[in-house]
Amino acid sequence: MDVGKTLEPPVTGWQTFAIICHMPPRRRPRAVTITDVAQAAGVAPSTVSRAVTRPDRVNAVTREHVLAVANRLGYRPSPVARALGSGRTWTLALVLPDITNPYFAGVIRGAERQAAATGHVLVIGSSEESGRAEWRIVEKLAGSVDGFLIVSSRMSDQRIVQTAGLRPVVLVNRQTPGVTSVSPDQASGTRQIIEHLASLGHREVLFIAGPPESWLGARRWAGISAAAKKRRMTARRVGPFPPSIEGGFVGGEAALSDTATAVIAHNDLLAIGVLMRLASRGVRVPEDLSVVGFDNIFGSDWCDPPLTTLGDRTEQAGRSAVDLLVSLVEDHGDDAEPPAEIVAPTELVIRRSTGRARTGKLVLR
Amino acid sequence: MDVGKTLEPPVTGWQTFAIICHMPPRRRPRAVTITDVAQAAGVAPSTVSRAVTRPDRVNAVTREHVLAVANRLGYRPSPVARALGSGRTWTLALVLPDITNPYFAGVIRGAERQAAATGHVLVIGSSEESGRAEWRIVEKLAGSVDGFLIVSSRMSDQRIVQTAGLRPVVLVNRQTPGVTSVSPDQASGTRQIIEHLASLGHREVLFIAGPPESWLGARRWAGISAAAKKRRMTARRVGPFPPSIEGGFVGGEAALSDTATAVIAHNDLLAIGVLMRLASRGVRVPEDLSVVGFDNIFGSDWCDPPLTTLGDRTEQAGRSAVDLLVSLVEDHGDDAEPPAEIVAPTELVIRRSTGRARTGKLVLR
DNA sequence: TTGAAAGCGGTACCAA
DNA sequence: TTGGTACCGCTTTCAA
Repeated sequence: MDVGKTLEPPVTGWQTFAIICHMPPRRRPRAVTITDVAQAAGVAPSTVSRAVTRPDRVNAVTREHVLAVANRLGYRPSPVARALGSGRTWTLALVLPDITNPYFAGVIRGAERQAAATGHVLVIGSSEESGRAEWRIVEKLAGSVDGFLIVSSRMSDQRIVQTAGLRPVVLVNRQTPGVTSVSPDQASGTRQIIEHLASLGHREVLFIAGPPESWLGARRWAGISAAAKKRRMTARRVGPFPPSIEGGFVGGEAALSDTATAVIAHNDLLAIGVLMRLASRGVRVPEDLSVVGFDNIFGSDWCDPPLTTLGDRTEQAGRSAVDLLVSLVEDHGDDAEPPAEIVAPTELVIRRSTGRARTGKLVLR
Repeated sequence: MDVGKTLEPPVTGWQTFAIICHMPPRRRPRAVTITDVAQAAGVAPSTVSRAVTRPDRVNAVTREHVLAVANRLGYRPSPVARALGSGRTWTLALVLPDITNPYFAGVIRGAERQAAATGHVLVIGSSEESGRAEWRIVEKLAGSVDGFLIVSSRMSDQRIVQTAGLRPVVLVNRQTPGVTSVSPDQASGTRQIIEHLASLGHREVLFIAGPPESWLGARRWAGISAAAKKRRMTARRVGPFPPSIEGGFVGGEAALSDTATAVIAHNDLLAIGVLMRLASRGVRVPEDLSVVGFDNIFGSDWCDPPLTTLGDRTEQAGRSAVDLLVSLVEDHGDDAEPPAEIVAPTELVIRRSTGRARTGKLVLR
């Protein structure tokens, strides 16, 4: 859809001429540098540098003067040159599997805000659910950021450790030995889910699994089967399915051919897909089948019916992760202390997709 | 994180001693530079540089040799140094009002992909719906990016022009004289909406307005009132409301006290909020009131009822915008040709939130 | 407190 | 095709 093309004038003799004459590629007008300011203010460049970055290490009057001149000239420090000199880019990378997945919106916002608050800029890389792509992003960005925030990583522990060798890393929704992390408490969360279902008379649940690379997914299934066992309930698993609405269509089909009275989906996207498929098959939720999701995403409160789901504080997680990362970055030197592994609270949000277990078999209408 | 660390022996008396002696703050282990490679390969640094960035301008055998050595030493070019020397950062900034608004997910994904495809990295800045914050982001990023992609800008035309003076700019969902842009065809879109409603017998519509700073919002209202006039329908406007679900709660209330048989909300978020409020007030959609949104966001197909909405190709827009921006960046020099102003097609997605106009008055149950 | 100058890691021009 | 080298704009010793 290059509109430009259609608007472009045909190549004229003049243009051609200019090209032949190798018109000097008039670049961006040279920016005002520290040297210009120094000259205009009658001081050394280093003084200007100090006046700008360490105001306290400069005489008050010279500082005011220099700053005034800098201002008058419209001086703006070059982040690039600064980074080259100091080794700090003031940029943090946020890497995640899918930027369009609404679950990540909270993490992104939290991270963005905290990054801004600490004077950093956030770069976002979306790996499209692929571990290789994730590593490629890491390699590409390593040279231009101060650290990595890796959310729901699809990479192997080994790659993660390798990444941590390149730059400071904080993991979100994932734990890897030796690496700082923030992850939601899935043990407690899955227990809450099972308790809730048990209290509604369910004895048999079906877990609709997400991507096998998902560390969180593994924790979820582990938690569910453990909690179910303790409650003497049966828990089965089907999948894996892509963690998307479409994945839920297929997962919903699987649920129909199972005897479970409740399904727990790997995340809300899947759960909503299940909901849609069930609706189209005439299965009533929760009368015929209860559905539970994870994440409490945007929209899980206005789907039909609103979804019972396990929420965590994503925005908070993003914020904390940035804080941890910044302190790691600042820390370059001795880190005698072992890396933090923060476990964040989760909370079951009960809405209308769960109800009393049906008594008979599932009848398709 | 200095990888060295984990491999390092525990702190011994020696280390302590060293620390007391003001051990130079052992920074990140110095990276392998072009000079190291040059030395090891027995060539000049400039040759290494060429071998890496312009393989064709170097003798094949030297090239292979240099590259092999570089590889062996684990050389990775420093993007920062590169940027300082060349003036190209290979980074593009995407600035938008609210990163958590699902509407932008498509634009972001499209832009991200195309940026990656053209070898660029994308930096995202969220302005929280504030024009001042937007400008702050621009100022902050100007020095470290090659260009700006500004989506649904809340800034004044003047600020936008000012931004364009700093760096190449492509606008999305906004037009400003002299600046390249990509925006959805609201004239045709609003006509489609009005035609659709007219065909269902509606004679009176209510527009629930979004932020007054929204250029698109202004176009929408202009289009609606023009199209309505042509059809001899009445169109009223209420608002402004924040373009969010919560805004829709309030907007829904406003709709209840109006005689219109159809409401058109500034965007889907607002529309869904309206839907929720109407449901809680016992108003049936579309039997009592029809509701139309804009954007066809993720979730507009599974809300209750699924929303009739005007969609545009956001992912496509993001991609094209990046293409335009890259060509602007590449272009630095003669810009004789006027900036492109792309108008992208829109399409009405008809779902279940619109139906025949009710005949009597609106009765609250 | 200030100035001088050596980097930071490449790029790019010019000469060989 | 290669080497030498002057930058790019700022940070950071080290002296004064």
